[in-house]
Amino acid sequence: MLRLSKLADYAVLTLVGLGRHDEVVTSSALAAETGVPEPTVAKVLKTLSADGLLVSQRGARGGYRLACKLEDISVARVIAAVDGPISLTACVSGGGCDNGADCALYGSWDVVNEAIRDALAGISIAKMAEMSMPARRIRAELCASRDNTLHDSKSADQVGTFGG
Amino acid sequence: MLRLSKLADYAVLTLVGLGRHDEVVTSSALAAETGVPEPTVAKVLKTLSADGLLVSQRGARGGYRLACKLEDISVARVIAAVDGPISLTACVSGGGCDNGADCALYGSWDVVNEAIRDALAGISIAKMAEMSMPARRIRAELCASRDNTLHDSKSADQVGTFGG
DNA sequence: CCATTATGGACTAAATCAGTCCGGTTTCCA
DNA sequence: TGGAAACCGGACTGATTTAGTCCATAATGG
Repeated sequence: MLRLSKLADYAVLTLVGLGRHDEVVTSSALAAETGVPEPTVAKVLKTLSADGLLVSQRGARGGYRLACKLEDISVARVIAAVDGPISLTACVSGGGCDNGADCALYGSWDVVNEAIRDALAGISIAKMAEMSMPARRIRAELCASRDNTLHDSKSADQVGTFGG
Repeated sequence: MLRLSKLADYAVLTLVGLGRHDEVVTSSALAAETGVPEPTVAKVLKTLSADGLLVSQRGARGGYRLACKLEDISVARVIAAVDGPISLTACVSGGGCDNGADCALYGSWDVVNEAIRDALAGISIAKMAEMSMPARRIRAELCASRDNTLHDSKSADQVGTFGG
């Protein structure tokens, strides 16, 4: 639970992908790079663009590019863009509470929501990318050093190099 | 998104309800108190009990009571109990990533997950209850007399009345 | 013009969740 | 000792949400 939508996952992936280019990139190119199906990438790109995270260029030779640096984009921002406001439950002060008049927790989730928003606002996409690549490398080296303790071919596939 | 399940909401509600009793309370009594349908409350109670948050007493005159004080129960704990591990996406280091070998974010969500877990671990159910009741009171009084300064002391602890 | 590319919306299938129900077991009490 | 009260565990169903796709349209460059 507290499960993130896949779209948000794709969004981060896409943003990182875009971060590797200086010029505009088409959605199909991005799809090829990330391995995510084209229509899905297109959808994510549209959403991100609508939110202002990307700048789009229509027409031939068009595409997308980042509106700002990855360091300046927080996870909170991305999640909010693709999945709407970060709010843990329907029972918040602003809206109506399904539990009705008996609800003893009116507004109490606000504290929680704020805490989460703070946590997410403090992590940039750049940071995420930074935390992931070395992790993969380290893991790959661990596997190498332990030599043949690796039996799972799928795992072997997973640590395969990806372009960078 | 990042939407909490209703079960978790009910769980907190139920825990706070239980916190008002010293002796064991039956699920039907709790249902009556909270206004949540009986089967649903029963389900939540069962889950919470299985997780060790509650102590159950079977048989006639049985019921549930808190296993520990509300101050010692974090939201993280409750959410994990009813909704499983707090993990933002399937793309975590431990499990398999759906994005496959192309995933450039292997393990990067772990940072995010940890941040969220930290945030949630720092908020107790007692705190939530505390933050909610005064809010309701203040709101009620604001409606009554808007220009009143009301630095009302926190009498949240002894708020026994609970109807709206 | 025409090929290319984003845009916006609608749509279907799949997954998940909320809520309910039932048969079983344990315990109390008369 | 028997019956009622209450928890236990799991299965089931309908509703909601999400994932993923597709199409018609508008804009741009050559």
